[in-house]
Amino acid sequence: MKLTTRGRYAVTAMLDLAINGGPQPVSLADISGRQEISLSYLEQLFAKLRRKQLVISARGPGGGYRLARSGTDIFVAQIIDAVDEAVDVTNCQGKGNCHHGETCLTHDLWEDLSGQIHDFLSKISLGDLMERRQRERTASRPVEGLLQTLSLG
Amino acid sequence: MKLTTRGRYAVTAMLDLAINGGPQPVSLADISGRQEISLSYLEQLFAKLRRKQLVISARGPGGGYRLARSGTDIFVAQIIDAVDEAVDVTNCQGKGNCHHGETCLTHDLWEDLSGQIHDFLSKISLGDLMERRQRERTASRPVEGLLQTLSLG
DNA sequence: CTATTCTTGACTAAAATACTCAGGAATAGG
DNA sequence: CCTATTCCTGAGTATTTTAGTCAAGAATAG
Repeated sequence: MKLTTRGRYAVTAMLDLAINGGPQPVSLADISGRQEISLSYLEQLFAKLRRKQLVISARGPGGGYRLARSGTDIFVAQIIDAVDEAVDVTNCQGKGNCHHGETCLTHDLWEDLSGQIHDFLSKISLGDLMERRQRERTASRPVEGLLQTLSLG
Repeated sequence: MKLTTRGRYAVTAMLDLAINGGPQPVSLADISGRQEISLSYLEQLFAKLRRKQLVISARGPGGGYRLARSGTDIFVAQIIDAVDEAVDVTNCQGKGNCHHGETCLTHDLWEDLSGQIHDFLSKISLGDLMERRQRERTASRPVEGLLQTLSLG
């Protein structure tokens, strides 16, 4: 699991889709305008999101993309995984032929660590993010107690 | 909070220091040999770790680095923060002058998200990692139930 | 005094990122 | 059928980041 700006772009675009889309598709041009992400870059991201079955495309006028399923069933980790292909975290490709043994250990360690982060992000859905946004808007308290309902327990 | 290979290098090196060091310092050359990280790259990383008061240096023969405090008081998040300076996650530098309002919202969102990850990594110390490693060794069960004592609750 | 080790800064090669460009395919609406 | 719209694909590119080199210097143990 990597955590880069590309993943942020993808989550942002997907959230835009969840908010501004419904049964009818949203064009990438619209998302590009609202979120200020270049159209061509979005095209690349959505090609990956489509291959991973997170969105469904519709060509032609009035076409665009819509979520492949309910926002409550699409999780942040899935989005990031779709656009940021996993890093190979081991030097020895799991063959265990590291020089001193010590090396492989730290690799395992890091793998576990990023696994934990992955689990964490696997629990946050687009639906959660929308819900939170809604609460924030109605309460109009910008930065307070955010994501509290998402905290682990 | 970013999650890159550089952070992994730093955590690995610090764990090596925690394991192989004690009162007496460990030279970067030693760490370089064990962990197969280039000496010059380690020098760059440790310059940052030292500035952030995570390690203490000693020059001259027999010199090297040692942890600035107990491993139970040094947390993974601190190490990563030290070497991976934070990304500026907002386009508008918090001025709130984004075009449509929507934009800033997703930025806040991402900030919160990475904040949650940060909190998570703030709970894992070098001591925890060493302890886990110890358990793993004595039990000699490579990949099972790792980090369970570190899981959130 | 000397070998060792940290310390610093400038530099560089390679990779990843963010983005552009050009063309093509599907399709809704006329 | 025609056309504008939109997805779709692949190739290419500028910028940034990463990982690493190189060289000179400062401190210090023995």
